[in-house]
Amino acid sequence: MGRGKVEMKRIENRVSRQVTFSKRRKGLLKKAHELAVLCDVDVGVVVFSERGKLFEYPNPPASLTDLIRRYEAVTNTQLLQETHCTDHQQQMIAEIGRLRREYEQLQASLMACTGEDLSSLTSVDELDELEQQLESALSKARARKDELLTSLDDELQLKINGNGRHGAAAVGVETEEIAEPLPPSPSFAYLLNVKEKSAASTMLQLWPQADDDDGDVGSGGGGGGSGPPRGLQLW
Amino acid sequence: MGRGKVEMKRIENRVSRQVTFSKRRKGLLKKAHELAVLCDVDVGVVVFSERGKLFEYPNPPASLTDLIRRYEAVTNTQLLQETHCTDHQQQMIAEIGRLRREYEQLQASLMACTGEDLSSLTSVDELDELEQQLESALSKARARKDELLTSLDDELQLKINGNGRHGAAAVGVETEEIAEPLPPSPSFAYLLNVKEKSAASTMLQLWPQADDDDGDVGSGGGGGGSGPPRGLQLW
DNA sequence: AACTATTTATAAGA
DNA sequence: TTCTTATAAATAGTT
Repeated sequence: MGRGKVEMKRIENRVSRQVTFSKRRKGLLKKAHELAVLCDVDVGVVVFSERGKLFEYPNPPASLTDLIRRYEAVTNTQLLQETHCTDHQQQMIAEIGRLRREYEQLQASLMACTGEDLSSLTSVDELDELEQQLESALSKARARKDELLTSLDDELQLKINGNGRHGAAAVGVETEEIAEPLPPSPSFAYLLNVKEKSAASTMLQLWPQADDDDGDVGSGGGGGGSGPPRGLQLW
Repeated sequence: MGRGKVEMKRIENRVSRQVTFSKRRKGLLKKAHELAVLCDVDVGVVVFSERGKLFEYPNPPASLTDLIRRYEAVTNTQLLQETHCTDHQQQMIAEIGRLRREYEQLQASLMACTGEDLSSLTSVDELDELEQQLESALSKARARKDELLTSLDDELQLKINGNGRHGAAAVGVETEEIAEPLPPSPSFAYLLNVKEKSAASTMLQLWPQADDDDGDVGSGGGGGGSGPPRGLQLW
């Protein structure tokens, strides 16, 4: 990035090298900071100049030390080399190992649950189990969403149409916890510009499924009369 | 550098954050390498992802350890042999604490993903996000299941009916990873006594959803005729 | 994962 | 060093 391409090899001119070092070091530390902030992760950078001067991120380096310890813990660089560990230390090492194993196991579950990595499931039965679990979770999530939406609907209906549907259903739902995944009655959620993909597993969806969110759809959609029936629900 | 300026704060959208992390991490490590080569200096970078995965420069990390020692020497953070043991203990205590925190966080994610505890989700949008995630996971799980089932089907069909469907679909699926959640073709899974609830999110389900599993459904039509519909609604 | 419109970083010059 | 400017690179949003 500059007036010309630069070859990826040591800059021979001492002055240029020094200037480039100064500029790029600054750039690197800035990038490190941006990565840490934007992505909410831990980043550590150390740079030793030719003359041995130290530059680092984070600065002040309070947590760089911690980061290094963490690095060492992760890579077992030291830790296990100690031959004169106390019992207590042995215990802690065991505890760390145990926690790591459990963490990884949990992570695998989550990966499966998320569908990110199904490689651990090889039999149809396992996949069936996962599928049922996901369906159950989906029902629960939808039930809870419907809980929220129903109350919003009721408020809205009071404003739009005083003699419309009764609020009975809403009250019924509200009194329960997430109890049964009852097929929720169609809601007016779309009037609120809320994404509503579907409400029950037995619902037939007649419009294409949107893949992403965000963005005010704003206009037209808010009009109460605009929406023709969009689905058929059998329950 | 991109289609728009970016605010220097944590990216809230999980997917964007992940993508940005991947891109910028790569960029940072590249910059570190360039600085090291062009200016002939020592550079070390460590990055811990949100899930605790370590990325580092240099890679392989042979000399990163040396660099850290050098850092410690300069800052005299450690290095006193007498306190070594204590430091290690502190290190381990810190690591155990960190692992416990991360474990709990992961556990919370899993609870939400499983629907066991939705109390942490209070807004419709959060629930929508979860719903989408679950739907996606379900599609993937079903796609994979179908992959397995299709091959079983083909074997079976060869035995039952030599001139039946061609194996084309099976071959097509097998060549891909879990690619797209294509609506799988109807399978003969029930002949194998395998539960088959549904196959794609766009499929209309005509029988009631069982809430628990286990037990061979086995017999007759695979439950096709069991529960009567409980309502019909157009909206 | 690939594609671009833009924003950033920076090489060279003053 | 610092500022300026032309240009190379990185990358945000999109597909």
